[in-house]
Amino acid sequence: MPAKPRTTKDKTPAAAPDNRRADLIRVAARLFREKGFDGTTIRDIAHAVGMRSGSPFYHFANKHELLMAVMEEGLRLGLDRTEEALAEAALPATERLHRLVRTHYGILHDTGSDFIPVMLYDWRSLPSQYKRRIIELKDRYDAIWQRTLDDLHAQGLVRADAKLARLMILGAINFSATWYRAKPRSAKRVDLDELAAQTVALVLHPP
Amino acid sequence: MPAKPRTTKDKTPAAAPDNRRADLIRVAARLFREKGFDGTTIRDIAHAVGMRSGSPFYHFANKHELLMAVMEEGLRLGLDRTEEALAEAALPATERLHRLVRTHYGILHDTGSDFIPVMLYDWRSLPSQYKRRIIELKDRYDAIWQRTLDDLHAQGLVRADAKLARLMILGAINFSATWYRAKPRSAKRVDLDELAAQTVALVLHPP
DNA sequence: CCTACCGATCGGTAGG
DNA sequence: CCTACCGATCGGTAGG
Repeated sequence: MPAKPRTTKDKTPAAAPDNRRADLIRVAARLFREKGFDGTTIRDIAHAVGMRSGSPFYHFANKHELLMAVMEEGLRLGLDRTEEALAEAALPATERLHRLVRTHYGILHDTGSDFIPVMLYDWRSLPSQYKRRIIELKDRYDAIWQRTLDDLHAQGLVRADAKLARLMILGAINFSATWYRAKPRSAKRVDLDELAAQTVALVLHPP
Repeated sequence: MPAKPRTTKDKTPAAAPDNRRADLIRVAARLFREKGFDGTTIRDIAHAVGMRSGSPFYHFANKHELLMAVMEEGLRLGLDRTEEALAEAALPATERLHRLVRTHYGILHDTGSDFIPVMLYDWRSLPSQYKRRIIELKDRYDAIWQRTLDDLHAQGLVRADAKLARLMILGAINFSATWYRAKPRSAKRVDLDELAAQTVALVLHPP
């Protein structure tokens, strides 16, 4: 059993002493998102953080555990952001929906936020024994959304069945991972605020 | 250069003489959908149609061309079905939307309709030189949808920007590939007609 | 379309 | 965390 990792080859001068594991997760997320789980080799990931090919296995038992760590990180961060967005007491349901939608777009498209797109794209690659842990977190996320959609449906502001509405709205947002590019190439690209407003406008039926 | 394929090992007694290529495309679509492009080997596909491992390369230059053929088949079939669904003259825009939505659900979930889900899941795996041909077909499909959404937006029946509405509605439907199961496990599962009605209800704003 | 095979890649490991 | 390496897999090909 080797000693705790210690390296002098840190990329950033002020790097924390023991965040190599976090580095691997972050870089793996980026590469998995770009090239897919199967299209990314452990060598790619290792070299991207300045390690040799075998070294990631000091931090993760195998490639699939690294994939799980990426998804878990994404859901934990997403839950934190979402809970914070709704922390204010007594928000009307319409405002809660708007914040949920806006936060979710951020989770997909903010810089460095590659974890959830990996979950969406490479869910199939996660062995079922690892899926349970992720599903547990995902259920908590869905439950937050469901509460708001139940309220909106009860008020007649969302017409579809509340559960299907949740799946469809999240689907509409998630699909933006396939077409939305944050880097504005053409001048008149919509930003995430605008995208969130448009999404809410699409599904909300004013009384 | 070998002669045209001829086999006596056809699975179905009345099999047409020269549809081995079509068999490969159909079986590849199913396997790609289940296990992903990278997760499926040429050997898997070959054996599933009763060939040996090297034989698919008699029909396709490489694995990526088989992937492209799957996507192309999906778009051609989808375009046919969609054009037929809208063939009736002078349908109101709301009815056209309903038919577009219902048809798209069928394209994703009907038995044997695995081509478009492969395109959605494994788009990343298609080399860019092959993407052009597929994008051309996809643009035609999108254009059909866009016409209807432009009309609905002009009539005030769809609130969001018409182009974003198209992306979001197709996203909502496409995402069902990740959660909808046609085989009813619990008794009260919604069918595709119900799903289409709910989708229309979510996004359409009656005047 | 089959047989026989190659060459490269890749996840993972032993031992330090 | 590195060095050195293994074993299996897999896309693809030659030749018939």
